[in-house]
Amino acid sequence: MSDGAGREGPLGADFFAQPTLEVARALVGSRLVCDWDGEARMVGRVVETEAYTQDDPAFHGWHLYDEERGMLKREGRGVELFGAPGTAYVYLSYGIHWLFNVVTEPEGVGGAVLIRAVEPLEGRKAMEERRPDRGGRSLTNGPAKLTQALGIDRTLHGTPVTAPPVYFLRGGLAEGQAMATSSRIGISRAVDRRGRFYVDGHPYVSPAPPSDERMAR
DNA sequence: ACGAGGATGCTCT
DNA sequence: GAGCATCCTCGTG
Repeated sequence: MSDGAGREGPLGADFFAQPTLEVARALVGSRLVCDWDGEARMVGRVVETEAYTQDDPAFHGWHLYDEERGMLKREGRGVELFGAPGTAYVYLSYGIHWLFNVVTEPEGVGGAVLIRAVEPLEGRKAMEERRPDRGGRSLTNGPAKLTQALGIDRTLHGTPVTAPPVYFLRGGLAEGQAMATSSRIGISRAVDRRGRFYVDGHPYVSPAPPSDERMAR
């Protein structure tokens, strides 16, 4: 993909402008860096993502999108999902939990990737301070757990995640690791759509419901 | 181990 | 008032 011939740097807007499913797949194995001012740098390996596209009833911007005309039909919650690729879309779930998405597709096309789980690589102590008494894998093995551990909340919403304080570094699967896909978790619409990507068998992947169908690849 | 239920804030799909 | 892209605690085995 396109990040400039193997150069080590944050994934840029051109990366996130790609089709949502490709971004969701390519983000698995990447490193999420949170470098808040004056705090220890935290890095997590992304081990699970989910893709949401504009033609998807489970997508937060679905009701804003006119499929016949291929364009926005009104304003409302989620318009940011049709905005600049590489922008954070953070929202409160169940009134309690912050969930972190990155806007995908070119400007004008709706899409987002939900970051569902990371494996702590650096700054574990700083994460544990935000989640006391939540050691082991439960530190970051869920979409709201990782936002709490990394300190992601509404203040990140609408800001670019292609440069500090929050950005992604390219990465891939380690030796012996395999990518898997499944239907998505925790939604009630379009439940059969296959948009979840994760590292098969990884301990920091979120606990899957019993009916989870997987399709390794 | 697994299931049920509560917490809590925002949008209306 | 219902419905959420969730997590935690407390029951039961």
